[in-house]
Amino acid sequence: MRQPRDSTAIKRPTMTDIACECGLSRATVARALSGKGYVNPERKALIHQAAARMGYRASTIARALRTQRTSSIGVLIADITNPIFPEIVKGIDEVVSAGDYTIFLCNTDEDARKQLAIIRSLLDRQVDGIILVSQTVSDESQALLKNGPPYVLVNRRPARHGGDYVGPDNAMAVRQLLEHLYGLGHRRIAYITGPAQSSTARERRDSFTAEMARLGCSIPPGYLVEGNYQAESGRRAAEALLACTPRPTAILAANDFVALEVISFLHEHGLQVPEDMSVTGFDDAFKMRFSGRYPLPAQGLTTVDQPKRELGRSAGNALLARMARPDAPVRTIILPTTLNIRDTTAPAG
Amino acid sequence: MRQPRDSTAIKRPTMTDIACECGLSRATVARALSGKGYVNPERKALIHQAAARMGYRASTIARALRTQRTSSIGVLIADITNPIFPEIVKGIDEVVSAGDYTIFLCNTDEDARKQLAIIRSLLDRQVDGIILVSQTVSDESQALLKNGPPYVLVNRRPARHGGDYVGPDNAMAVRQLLEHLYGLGHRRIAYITGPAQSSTARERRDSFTAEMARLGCSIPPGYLVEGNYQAESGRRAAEALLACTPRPTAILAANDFVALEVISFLHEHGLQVPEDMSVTGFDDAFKMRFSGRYPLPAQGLTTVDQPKRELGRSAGNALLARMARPDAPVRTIILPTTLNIRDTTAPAG
DNA sequence: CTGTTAGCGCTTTCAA
DNA sequence: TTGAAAGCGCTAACAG
Repeated sequence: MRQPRDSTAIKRPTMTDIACECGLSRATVARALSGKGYVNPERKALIHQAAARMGYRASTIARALRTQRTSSIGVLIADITNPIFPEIVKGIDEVVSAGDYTIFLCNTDEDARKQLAIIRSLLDRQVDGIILVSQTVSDESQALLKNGPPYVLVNRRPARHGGDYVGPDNAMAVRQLLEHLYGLGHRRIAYITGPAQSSTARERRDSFTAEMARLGCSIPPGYLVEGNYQAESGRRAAEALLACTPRPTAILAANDFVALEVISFLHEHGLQVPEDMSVTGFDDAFKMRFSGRYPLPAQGLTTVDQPKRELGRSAGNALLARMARPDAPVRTIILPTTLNIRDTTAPAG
Repeated sequence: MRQPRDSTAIKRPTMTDIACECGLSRATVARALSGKGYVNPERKALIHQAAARMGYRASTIARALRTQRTSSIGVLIADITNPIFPEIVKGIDEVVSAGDYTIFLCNTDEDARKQLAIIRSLLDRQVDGIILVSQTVSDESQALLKNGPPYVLVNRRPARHGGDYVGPDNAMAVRQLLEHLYGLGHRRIAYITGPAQSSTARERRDSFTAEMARLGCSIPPGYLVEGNYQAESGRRAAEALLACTPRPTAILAANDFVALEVISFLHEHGLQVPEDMSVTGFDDAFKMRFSGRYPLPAQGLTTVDQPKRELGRSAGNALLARMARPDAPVRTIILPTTLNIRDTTAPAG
């Protein structure tokens, strides 16, 4: 039995306050409020009333210190400003906040140092789990993660990653795009890849060469150009591709940003899309809440849609599952993509 | 002087572990590590070495319990999926993470119950401050907030709000739009408002009527139609506006989503934009990383840009300032908007 | 300059 | 069925 120190300050009431109020011990209050352990029904009611009346709410901090569980998770994201990420985050949020977890959201800006600092800070805060969205996990980060709470990777994953992973079916995506173009008669198809350090980019690139081979199309030198997912890299790539002979009749861009910049470049150089060149994107980043077309009705980008929201939900669920049973078998979840044929692809001239 | 309980488990080392390792008291370790208080330089070095070697990191939780400060802030957002919000969040993140705060990001989905639950949970976690982005603050939420940590409002604010606020200059935005249209010869201008519960929407609406009066334009009945910021409301509003006689020659939409849906509707009904009707948006939601135009080069929406990133930064700074000096004078920060003239406005026919 | 002590608010044995 | 007591890991006042 303890006395609260001062009664004048208007601070959050603690268990001690309630205990005093009811003339009971803190232990009894704890039992009554948590519902576990025996406590006289009348007193229990009394305690609940007092708690409600005084507006008592348990301190998450104190509980966390005691139980070593914080009911919080960390989410690492490259850049919240890139429209595909908020969708994923939303999916994660939907499932984890239903499980009463709160999210620490952190931007890494594709910066390994920041990534490391953020993981440290998350561990210092003792998050119960971590989700890394499209992160290239550095060795240092990896090392930290190993001794930390469960984590799941979304989109990207290191070469031989043994843990939980959720990602889109990149091979399927590339196949959908290529079959569409092949069906339109395209044979000279170029590909602007993502950065080599992105596993997703590598997977797509490999799928591209494999699928082209399967379709019996050769890939002339210069048709594979490396970009970095930034719009600006599309401009350089497009320039290089226009210089190729023979010139490609279709260009697959690493993502929608790059695709749009390619289209801009082509326009500036007197080429019409899709008449003179077919161009496709990746992600369906701009769709947002619109169903069929892009913001402006004029023209829509042919692209392949990743199930972004679902990626987030799956990741959230995978993490919850892992936190519940740390030694359950590893899960790898690959979700199907869907092709959206719009206005930037046409039969090969 | 204390003994650590068990030494086999590979857990995070605590101060006690370091103290034992160095044969010193925890207090000394604490002083050495925190840098405050005197401690023998040699021992200090020793302690730092041990800490580094053992990979010691202070527990944020324990510190928070002791100091009652968590170095975390809560950010409430309506829907992270709406492209204007990530920009704001990014701005907040930039400044607060530089100040070593971590962000709890929470979606409220414009739902008052969720808003309340989230604020409760944030208070339970003892965040040091809260930023509410575009929230209609319910009375219950308001009451909670009053006894909580400092908070700042962004975009929306309740009728008579006495606290810190950061928002765009809505009057300026409307003026820019109207002067542009007026200059093009438009006189019959309609306005699709945002929902009445949004203070931002109300401010814009009031500015609209005021400005129209100033320009000497009357607002025929039916020219002011209430929407709710959702694309779909643009459809209904457009339908209503087409039925007006005389028909307006220009439509101001509450935001870009609504504007696009209006344009879609007009197209479907055989009207060309901007030839037959000028349409403007609000927010420049789609700009993202592109400078001049919308995703596709075909056509860009004439709209007024809110300084989203800057709104976030200002809010972050205002919160930091408030946390540092809780009784500094209240700050109201209004940031200028900029008009982006693109392809959906033209001289009145 | 260093150690002892108390305590943040909660959970959880262990006795009574 | 209840209370006493210990302790999560840290900070800070105080004594030495």
